Amino acid sequence: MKIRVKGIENQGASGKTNSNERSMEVLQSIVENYIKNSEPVGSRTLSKTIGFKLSPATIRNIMSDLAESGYLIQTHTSAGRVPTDKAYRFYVDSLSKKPAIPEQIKQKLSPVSNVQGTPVEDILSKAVHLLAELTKFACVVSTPKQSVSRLQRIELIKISEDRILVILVTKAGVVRDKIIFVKENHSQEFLSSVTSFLNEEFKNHSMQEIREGIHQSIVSDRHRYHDLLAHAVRLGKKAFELNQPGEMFIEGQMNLLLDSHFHEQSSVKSLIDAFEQKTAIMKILDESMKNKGVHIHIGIENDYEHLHKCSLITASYRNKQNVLGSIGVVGPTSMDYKRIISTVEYTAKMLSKTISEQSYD
Amino acid sequence: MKIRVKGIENQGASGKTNSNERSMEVLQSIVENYIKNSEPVGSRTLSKTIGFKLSPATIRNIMSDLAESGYLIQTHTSAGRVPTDKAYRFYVDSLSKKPAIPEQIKQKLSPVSNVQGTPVEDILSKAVHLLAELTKFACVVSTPKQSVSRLQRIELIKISEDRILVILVTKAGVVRDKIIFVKENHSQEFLSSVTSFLNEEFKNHSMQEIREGIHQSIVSDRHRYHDLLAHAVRLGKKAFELNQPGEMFIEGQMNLLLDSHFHEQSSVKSLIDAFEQKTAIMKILDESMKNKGVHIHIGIENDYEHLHKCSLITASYRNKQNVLGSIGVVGPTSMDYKRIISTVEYTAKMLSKTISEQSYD
DNA sequence: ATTAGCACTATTCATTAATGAGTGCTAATA
DNA sequence: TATTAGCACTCATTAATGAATAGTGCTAAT
Repeated sequence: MKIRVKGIENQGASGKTNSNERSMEVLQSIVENYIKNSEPVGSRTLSKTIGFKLSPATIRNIMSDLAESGYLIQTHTSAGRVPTDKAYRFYVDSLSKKPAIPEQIKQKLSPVSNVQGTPVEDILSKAVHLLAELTKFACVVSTPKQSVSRLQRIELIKISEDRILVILVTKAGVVRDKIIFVKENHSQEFLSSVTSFLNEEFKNHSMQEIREGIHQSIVSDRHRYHDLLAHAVRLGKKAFELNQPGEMFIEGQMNLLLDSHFHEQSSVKSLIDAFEQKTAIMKILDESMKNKGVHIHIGIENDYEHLHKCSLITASYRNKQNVLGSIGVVGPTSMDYKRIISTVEYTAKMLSKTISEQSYD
Repeated sequence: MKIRVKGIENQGASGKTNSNERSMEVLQSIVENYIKNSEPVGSRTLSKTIGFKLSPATIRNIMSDLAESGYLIQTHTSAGRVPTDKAYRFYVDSLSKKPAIPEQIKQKLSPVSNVQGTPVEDILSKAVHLLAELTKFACVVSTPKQSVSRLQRIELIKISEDRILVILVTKAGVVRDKIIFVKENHSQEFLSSVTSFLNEEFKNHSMQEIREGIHQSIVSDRHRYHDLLAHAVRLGKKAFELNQPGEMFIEGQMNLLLDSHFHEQSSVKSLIDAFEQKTAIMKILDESMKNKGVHIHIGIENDYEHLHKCSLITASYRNKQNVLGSIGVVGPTSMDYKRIISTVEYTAKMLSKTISEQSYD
């Protein structure tokens, strides 16, 4: 039995970095070919499209090795080879960092919004819509996490005997409202004093901090004997208890249907489930907020089983102060990573810019 | 050439109402059969499933007549017959009005929301989600039309030097916010007076009325020389100028894919377009608000071409005072009308009930 | 007016055979 | 020793064929 250099994996082990490099280039070619044509790629076709001169036979040998190392699979004996998720991962990792953004995309994205005072929700919805249009896949965006967003202003408005409307405006320009029910029939004057107190005390603090702060206030003696403050703190606690689970806008789900890769019944059903219980995708978006740059989740890498046949490309968006949320694309593992990655990156950038301009600091 | 009684269409012309009635029953049977099995129905099969005794041959004659009158078509010579939109229209119109709501559906819908203070948007979103789950089709709901909704309270909050946050609370419990930009740096006290003025003047009036009222105020002399009021009116005009185009929640688009009728590529593409530019569906929902009860739009009856292969079943929802919006189902023309109609009707009813309970009057 | 009978038509399904893209192995070659 | 040409083999795809099937329309009998 012959022993062949395995390329890629055992770099240096054999010292034949030349052959190794070639394997890598072949793999890249295969991936690109498959992304482009969505069809198993064979040795003959590849020997034509590949940059340097190699006979089909040689390529067959290389492909055989790559298959053994888990980068390629065959759907059946006499078919060409298809990249595995491992191959996509390799491909993505070896991508030269910055492909230029096509001018056409730049133009489309430039006016995410130039109207002053556009609600953040509208900006997000517009951005995710544009992204779906550009990528032709399903796109998602998470609304700003309210725990990190900092308070610009709070307002308490008496609506009826037992209902108070709480308005929270964050620095990012997000307005949240909530109606709370109270037993006491507070006067509007009283509510105004409470409002002033809460604004003075908590402006510029993050919701997280505020919630902790209020908790401490309740515990501490400082306010215990001051009636107004005691009330204020108690009302404030209720007001800041906005436990919204974090929303998400989805756009272009239907695009996935047109994609040849999802025409097989089975994976469509999976996707429906995935979008039905949004939690999995939401989790990935949240995760994406923790680090800078574009995040890439390829097929099997996703924790959630229904997403095993998808790749997600996400990037966070922010205002001047904080990371607010993230935006991303859900598509087949064989998506055109180069294009999608740069599009997502650029969209996130423009989104950040637009939101920053509308923020209060 | 024989001349046969055409049934249905030329009632009385031949005096043979007996044969006519039978034609109708046959047509009903065909429609029901097709709805159930999604397959062209032939004379033999029908003669078995039909209530009374008729030979296949007789049925063939009747079917032939029905086909000639445009109620049935054949996909090819030796195939059974398929109902046309005209047949569905006939079927729907002749439906006995009230099929009982299955207990199971009642149970699922009973808790659209029983939490006090749930935002209207959440209630709508929950309702449309439930409807999609029950019908297994795509469902839509329009948010309350703000022109007809009446003011519960308006609030102006100074956010920064040149920005004022406007909060509108309607009787239906909908909270709308908007940031307006102003040249003058108004003090918060000033804004408070304006707020009081606007609330006193306009509480309980519909947005429509308010906009007209404000317009008149500006024209009239009454306020011209009173500085505060002049300002108030001008600010109010801006504040009430919320020209939101009316939103719409969509749920369960993906359900349509699982439906056998939409598996033919062509109609899927149409639907994608239909949901992409929501205007057509929105228009139908708006239309549906004008009259009571369930509205049914079958296939070709829809103005919008992309909806020619769909039927829409819609019903309006309301609070105690006003019709607010409508909710509906988008599905194939061969949907189970009996079931869907009653489900939509019941959902709209429960939605109305829930929203009424949360309204301010 | 209804029905049985029959000729006719078109789809669907399974079988078969031809085609072709692709592989793996071996031996020749640079 | 790495590369390549050549060849046997595999398996999916395609087209062609024919039988089975579900249906119709017409005519004649009831």
